Formats: sequence, structure tokens, C-alpha cells
Amino acid sequence: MTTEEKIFNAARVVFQKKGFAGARMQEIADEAGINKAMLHYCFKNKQLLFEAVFMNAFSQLAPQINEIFNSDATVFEKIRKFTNSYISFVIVNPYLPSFIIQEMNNNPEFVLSFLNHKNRPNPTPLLAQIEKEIADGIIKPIDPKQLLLDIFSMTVFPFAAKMMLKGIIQLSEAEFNEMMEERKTSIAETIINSIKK
Amino acid sequence: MTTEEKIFNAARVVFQKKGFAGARMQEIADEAGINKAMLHYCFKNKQLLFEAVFMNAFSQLAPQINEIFNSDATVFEKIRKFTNSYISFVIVNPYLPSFIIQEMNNNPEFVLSFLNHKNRPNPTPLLAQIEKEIADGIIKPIDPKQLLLDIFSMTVFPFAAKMMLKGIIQLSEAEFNEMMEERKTSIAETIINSIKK
DNA sequence: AACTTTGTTAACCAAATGGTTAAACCGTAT
DNA sequence: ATACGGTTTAACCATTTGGTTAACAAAGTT
Repeated sequence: MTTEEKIFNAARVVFQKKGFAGARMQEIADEAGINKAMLHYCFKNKQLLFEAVFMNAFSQLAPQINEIFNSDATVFEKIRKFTNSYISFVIVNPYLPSFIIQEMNNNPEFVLSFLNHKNRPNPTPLLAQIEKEIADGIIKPIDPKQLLLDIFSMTVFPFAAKMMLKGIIQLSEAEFNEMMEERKTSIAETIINSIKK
Repeated sequence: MTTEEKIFNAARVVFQKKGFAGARMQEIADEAGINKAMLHYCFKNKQLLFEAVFMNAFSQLAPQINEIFNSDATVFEKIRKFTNSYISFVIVNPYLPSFIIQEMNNNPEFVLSFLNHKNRPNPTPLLAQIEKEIADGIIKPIDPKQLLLDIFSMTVFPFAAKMMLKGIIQLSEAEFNEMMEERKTSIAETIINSIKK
């Protein structure tokens, strides 16, 4: 593993756990097992190091989503596939959702910068497809954007708010993971149940 | 307004916008229009000032939720009431959900401290009621905890991830608020649709 | 072998930041 | 008027923090 990779991985860990403002360059250096000056040698400054980590985090999620959204499957199939593969991915990268959401709220300028990202999740085709299936009488007449929001919410929220949920619903780590496994299929069933004609 | 109140309100604004680590005591003082030393005179230090703000934020949400959850309404009525009144409240306090979620993730020790809070949202009675209505054949057989999670997710997530959503689904502030108004009723319909027998 | 480029470090620096202090301010009871 | 309590401030302090420097080592290049 190159030094740059060591730094990047360490930065990922520290930033995702503490956020931009809470992360310390020294802590990243320690985590990477190198001298602090190397951080600046390799990544210039904190802001740029952070942006590298943030954009990478985002890039990991976006392509999968796009691939599913732009395939030629039916809406129901897309919903099943999305919830399943998103949850599978996030179980392995549990800090990602809260990290992205947190930093996007704290630095709204990121919204602009990721809109230009080449792999930016683009829901437009899916929204059109939903409208078509409504017209075809496959799906009940609902607002496609609301449907999309429902799917995102049910899938992403439990990971973004993990700590709070574990507190409110009294879940151990194991129980939490069990529930998420279950959700890989249950979310799709709930949604489909509510919109199929 | 007393000085203490001025400080508290300023702290609320700054902490909710920047989080604990990103907030600056000087900025809070400026926002309150007083000298920085007053912060320490009134609230001892940053940590205690933050805890006051955080606990207050939490206390605003919890009682409403409990009142609805512990009323003698049916599950369907409770779902309708909860989504409606939660969204109404949060539209006026848009930073609250992301603030609580963010700080709970960053300082997991808060989970413990709020478990002892007197008005802590306690879903146990509602979970039991759901099980009863399943047994009575009113609701399809589903996992009550998953149902609860679905409701929370659809209601809270859009506010927690507001900036990201505005980016992905391309929404103006006005459109976002319109969608949230719509959700006051649409979430309940979606959920109920999917679980009623 | 001499020289240049790249990688790495210890020591250092300036600015920012949370926190303290001692003095000034101000209403009020004596 | 004055002494006294709580309130408020300007100035100050110690530490932390992001960032720099200069020296050094390793690896090519000629």
C-alpha cells in the first residue's frame, strides 16, 4: 500500500467518524502511521484531503444506483434490486450515509459540486418510467417524486440515524444488523404493496 | 429577553447549523450580541452550553411523540396523527432532525444520557398495540419494529437529508416545502395501504 | 561517482480557539 | 453618597491546530 493510500484510508476513517470540523490532521497522520507533514506533501491541505475522501465516498455509491435506475427492468424490479444492493453495500460501509448527509448539510456548496459529477445519480429516467407505468395502469396514481423519496427514506434513514434508533427502539448491534438484513426485501414489499393496482 | 436566553438562542442557531465541533464560541457571542466571557459566566464551558441546547432540542420533540403514541387511538389514527404533527413541527424547526442525528452519531454517549430522559420517546406500548391489531386481523402480519422504522424513516429522513435530496431530485426550497406539506398525509396513506388487510 | 528528484521526518510557526482575570458598570439597599 | 451584589467587558493566556521549513534519506539518471 502506497503512502498516499495509507493517508487516504486513514482520512476516510477519521473524517467519516468525526466529520470535517471534528477531524484532526494529527489524528489522521497517527492513524496512517506517518508524519503529519506527509499529509500536506501528498494532499496540500485539509480541505483538499477532505474533498478527495468525500468525492470518493460519493463515487462508490452513485454508479450502482445509476446502473439499477437506468436498466430496462420494471419499476417493481428496480425497487427490489435497489433496496437489496444498497443495503448490502452500506452494511459494509456503515459510516457512508451519515457522512455524506452530514457534510452536505454543513457545506451546502457541495451540492453544486456533485451535481456536475459524471456519475451523479440521475433519477429522471426512473421518474418518467414510473409515470408511464401509472398511465399503463400498473401502478396506482401517485407522485413519482414522493415514491422515490419513500424508497430512499426507508433504505437510507436507518443507517443515517443508527445511533438514535438503537437508543429509541433498544437494539443491540446484532439486532440492528438482523433488521437491516430483513429490510433488504421487506422495504420493497411494503412499497410495492402500497402502489400496485 | 434575558442575557441567558440571548445566549441560548444564539447557541441553538450556531450549533444546529455547524454542529458541536464546527461551532465557535466567538460566533455564538456575536450572534447573541454579547461578550464572549458572558458565555462562560452563564454556561461554564462549550460542552455544557451544547448539552443544554441539545437536551432542549430533544425535549421539544419527545413529548409530542409520546402523547400520540400513548393515546388510545387506533394504530392507523396514530400513524396519521404522528406524520402530520411531526412534519408540521419540523417545517418550523428545519435544523432539528439533522442536528440530533448528527450529534448522536458523533457522540454516542448521548444515547445513554437520553435513554434516562423523563420524556424519552418510548415505543413499547405502540409496539404491543400493533401486535394486538395483527392478532385481531386488522393489520397484516408484519414485524412491528420494522413498521415503526418505516414510519420514522419516511417522516424524518427528508428533513435530515434535505440538502442531498434537493440536489438529487432537483428541488427548489418552495418545491421541497410543497412536497413536505403533501407528505403530511401521503406517508400515512402509503403505510396504511401496505399493511391494512 | 556526482547530481537530481522524490519521499520522509523533526522541529518550528502563526493563527485560531476555549477559557480566565481583573477591572468597570449598574441598580439598590443602607 | 456609598458600599455592595450581581452583570458585563476588554485584555490576556495556554493550548490546540493547520500548515511550513529545512534537513535528511532513498532512488533514479547521467
